[in-house]
Amino acid sequence: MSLSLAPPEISPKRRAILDAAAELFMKEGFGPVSMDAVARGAQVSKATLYAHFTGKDALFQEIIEESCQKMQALVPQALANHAQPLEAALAELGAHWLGFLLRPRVRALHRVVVAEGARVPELAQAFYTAGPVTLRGWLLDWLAGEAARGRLQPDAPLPLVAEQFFSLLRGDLFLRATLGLSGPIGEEEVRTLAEAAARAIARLYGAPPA
Amino acid sequence: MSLSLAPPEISPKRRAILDAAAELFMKEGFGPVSMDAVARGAQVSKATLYAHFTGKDALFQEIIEESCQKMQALVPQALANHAQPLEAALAELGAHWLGFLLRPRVRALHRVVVAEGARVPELAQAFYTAGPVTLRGWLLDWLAGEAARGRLQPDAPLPLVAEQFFSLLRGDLFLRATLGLSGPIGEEEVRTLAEAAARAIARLYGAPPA
DNA sequence: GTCTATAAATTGATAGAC
DNA sequence: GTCTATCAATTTATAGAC
Repeated sequence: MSLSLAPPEISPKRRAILDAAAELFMKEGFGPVSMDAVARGAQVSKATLYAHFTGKDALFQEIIEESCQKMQALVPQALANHAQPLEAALAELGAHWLGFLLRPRVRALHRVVVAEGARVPELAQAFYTAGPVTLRGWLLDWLAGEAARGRLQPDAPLPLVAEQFFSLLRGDLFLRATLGLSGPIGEEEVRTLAEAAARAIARLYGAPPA
Repeated sequence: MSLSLAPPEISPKRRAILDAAAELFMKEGFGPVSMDAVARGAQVSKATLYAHFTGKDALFQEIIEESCQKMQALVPQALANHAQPLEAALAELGAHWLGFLLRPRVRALHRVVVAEGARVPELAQAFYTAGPVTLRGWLLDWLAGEAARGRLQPDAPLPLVAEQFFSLLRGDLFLRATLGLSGPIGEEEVRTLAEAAARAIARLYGAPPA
């Protein structure tokens, strides 16, 4: 009697289809990928493909939803290090999250959702909720804790502070990465950007040094 | 003997094709648009279409490049209002630019470039140069003027200041709009966001009130 | 350059046997 | 569920006449 949250009983063929399709969609986008290619990649016949999914759209939607779930699971929730000063803690947290956001897989997911979001709005909504909304929620909780502890004395609403931190964190690098213009991203580049964002937030809203 | 910079002598049919294709690509993305649909929209035969463009990709590329040029022309360069205090000037400038960035056409252009950028890198590069790089360059010049005038005393490199202002300006709204999740965007929403960004930059790097 | 008509390939999707 | 074989529609692209 397992209470496991892992999705139970998923057929191997279905799993192979989902994996192969995910790889193709992330790599080439939605349009250029044919059902033939998916079947070939999953080493499955097209009939089997259509036995599991009603069509290309349904397959795509399940891929995105599954990826969103994985995305949420990938970001460790508990990163609060209250031993550090506010700025250092923000910088560490920010570097970790930014590093995640810049992963090629996450950028690829973002790209295909942006591309097909206009056609399938509920898909864009699912991505936005699983991604930015969730992250901002966690940050908001953490900031509220810092404020309660007196290390943050914002004269602006906490949601605005959280949004500004994320905006600063993304910076220009996020834009470039989404466009596919950034090569491999160095860890120090990420850390530098996160530190700049943390410094700005700390100076804007941090408690004055006693 | 005109020295006009306007592109000279473009055939009416070619113009019609470019306009019809631009509208279709912005509305539906690259993949779903067929050459048949373009020909129909431009009220031109497919043979004519292929007489002007070697294929769908070439047509698309010319559309994007032309749109990038229009984009640059659309943003007035001279907005510097030195009569206002730094924060007010930044807010006004920011509201104007953000309003431009959030235009449905500009978001649509961004979307298709993101979608096809991985397939055609020079396209993403052209967009990035015509858009973010150009805007940041203008802001940098303006900030340098403010610094020379003593109204800005940044303890960070000016390029970082410019990047942070743009990041704050985009905020979450830009992300939502790119995903197609924002409905019609109110002018006051834009102004509020721009004011918050301007306030942050002014407090971080502005000269202390004498 | 421009058209009508069509070629040639690929697509998403299914029928029927096992 | 799974396969082989195939359909019907659509796609990009071109021949040939004007």
